[in-house]
Amino acid sequence: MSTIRQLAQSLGLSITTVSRALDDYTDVSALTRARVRAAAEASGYRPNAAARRLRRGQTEVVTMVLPTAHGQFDEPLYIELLAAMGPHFVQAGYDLTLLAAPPGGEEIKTYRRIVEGRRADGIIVVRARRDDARIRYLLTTDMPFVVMGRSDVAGDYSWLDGNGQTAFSMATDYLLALGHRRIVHLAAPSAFTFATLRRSGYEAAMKQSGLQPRSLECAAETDAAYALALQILADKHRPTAILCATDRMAYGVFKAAKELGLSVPEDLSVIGHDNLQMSASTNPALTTMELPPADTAERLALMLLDRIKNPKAKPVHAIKEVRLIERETVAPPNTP
Amino acid sequence: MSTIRQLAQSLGLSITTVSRALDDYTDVSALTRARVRAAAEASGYRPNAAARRLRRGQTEVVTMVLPTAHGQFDEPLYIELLAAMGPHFVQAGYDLTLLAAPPGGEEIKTYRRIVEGRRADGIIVVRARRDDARIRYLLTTDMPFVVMGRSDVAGDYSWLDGNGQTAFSMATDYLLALGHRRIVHLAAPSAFTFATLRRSGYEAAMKQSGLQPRSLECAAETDAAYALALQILADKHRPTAILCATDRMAYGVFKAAKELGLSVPEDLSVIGHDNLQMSASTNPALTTMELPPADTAERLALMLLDRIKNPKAKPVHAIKEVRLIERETVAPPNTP
DNA sequence: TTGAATATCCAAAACGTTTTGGATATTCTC
DNA sequence: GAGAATATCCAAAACGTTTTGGATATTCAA
Repeated sequence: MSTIRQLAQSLGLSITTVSRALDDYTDVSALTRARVRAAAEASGYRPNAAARRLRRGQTEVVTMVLPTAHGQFDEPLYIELLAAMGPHFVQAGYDLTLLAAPPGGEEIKTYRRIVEGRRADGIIVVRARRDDARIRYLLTTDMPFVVMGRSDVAGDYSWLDGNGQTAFSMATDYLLALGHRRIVHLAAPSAFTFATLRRSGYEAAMKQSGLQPRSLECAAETDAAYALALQILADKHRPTAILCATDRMAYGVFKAAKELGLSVPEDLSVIGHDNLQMSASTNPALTTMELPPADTAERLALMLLDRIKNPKAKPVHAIKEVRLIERETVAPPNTP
Repeated sequence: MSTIRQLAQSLGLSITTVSRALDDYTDVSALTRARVRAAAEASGYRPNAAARRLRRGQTEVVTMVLPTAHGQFDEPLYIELLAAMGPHFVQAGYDLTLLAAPPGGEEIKTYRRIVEGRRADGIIVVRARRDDARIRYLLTTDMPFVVMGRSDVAGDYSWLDGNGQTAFSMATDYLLALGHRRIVHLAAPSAFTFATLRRSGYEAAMKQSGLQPRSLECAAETDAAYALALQILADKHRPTAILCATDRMAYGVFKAAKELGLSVPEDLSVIGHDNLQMSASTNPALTTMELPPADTAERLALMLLDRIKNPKAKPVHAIKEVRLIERETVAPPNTP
């Protein structure tokens, strides 16, 4: 509980000088700077964050808010992203904080709280929707933000996204080249932009080869995919390959296949997307796609830092290529 | 960008009255209270967080700091805990923020930053070590905190832990009852309290049955466990069951078994601990143990909130029983 | 009708910084 | 040696709240 006033008093200096010494102004002699530094270190002085924020008008905090469903963060992907971004922000002197959005449609309230209460200098919006209320709201404010993923919301803001469309085209081509014909796409809800893009990539590739695409939409989580896959795979005309919009959906397909006595990849090829940490350790190891995470995180962090520093600068958009990670869940089809 | 001053001016009231109206003092008439409320709502006014914190001397923030190794949070377990605690804190008016500790031994600096800069009202310490520098440090401050797990550090502080000792005794007995004799325990580094407790539970049960315990220590992560399991399982006298200190270690054992052509559970039984979300979807689904998460999170959140409100109250300690989740990775031994 | 109780409001202080706008002493330039 | 430049310091204002300690008007009790 030491304040700058006490520190100044103990040194026989004014608080102005102490403050400036600590902040490397040229204004204070090398000698006193050293004295101040030493005393601050010794007494464990650190500026009160609230006071500094109030005076400076900035919080040194950036926030990412994650939707929690049934008490869990349902997107490990974004947790991994968060962790990867962390170091870039601490290096720039920012705390990266994560906020759990209360369940229900209350998400926007959390955003208001941050913006109106000036609780952060910048926000990372994840899991963009085609019509995204959060983006619409943020555009009406002066809060800097970047979004991971694309949205149909009009207006100029910075975003970064993977090229899901060509990624899913290529993944489809990959399966086609192995001889698959009955390829089903398990799509995520079309409210999410990424879902639409991935789906259209798949469908374009199918049509290109003169095949009828078959996209089935379900919630982007393991259980929903499991239930749906159970139905699809029970059919005698079941697909020989399932292209899943996300890894978590692929896990559900695994479970369904196993329950029906089908083995992967002999009876069924599976491809996911995200390359969650877990996907390397599933049995069999999941063939999937990913945005190189280290690079993505750095890019996103830098984009936000730039928005904060130069709010007037033109927002930037980036589309990164997705890479295919070949593991063990793809093989040529068994039945001709 | 609306301040209380502007709001007061637009209403022809003093800022005192506006502040008190918003805070439900009996001091202000029902009529003006309503007027103030309406105007605040309409203009989107919300108290500036920094100013409020400065004046009130509290931050309305609680923090959990997670170690990041190679840009990832290496403990999904604590992420799940965090998510489960979230709602309890928002309900009490607190932001729950997560801080990534910079890699290296700099963890303690992150704690100093929080404490000395008054960046939080309370801290959740996870992954307790037997000799835990963070706990030792926090005890020298007046920062309220609770720890998840136990520590040998002397002093009185609140903690909550699972009963790892009896849990691992029981798991061992379970394997013994099925006929297993060559049971190996993959222990986490003994610097962690939980590792020691689980190990001693296992060893006690083995000795009780007149068997020689065999505990092998390795890093509590998939890759390390994989490498170690590869060695153990290559032996002709390989174990028929491996009891892992954590689920993530169990995943490594899966991988090693698969690589050696051993099938689980026919050739090898595996048990983990933590019941990570993923463990329900592995193939085969992992038999594991868990602390009921919803209950644990609530308990921990309440413990911290209580420390914050009544710093003078006596700290509390809780040991919760662990429950075994039987899934598909345990069977009687194949070789007699 | 008067003094006390109550209801309703407000001015000013305080929280701990950072920054503005000098003040003073020292050194330099000629 | 005088004026200008430079080096070093500081008092006071400001950031936007909440809270303290009244002030004023109204109602109540007798």
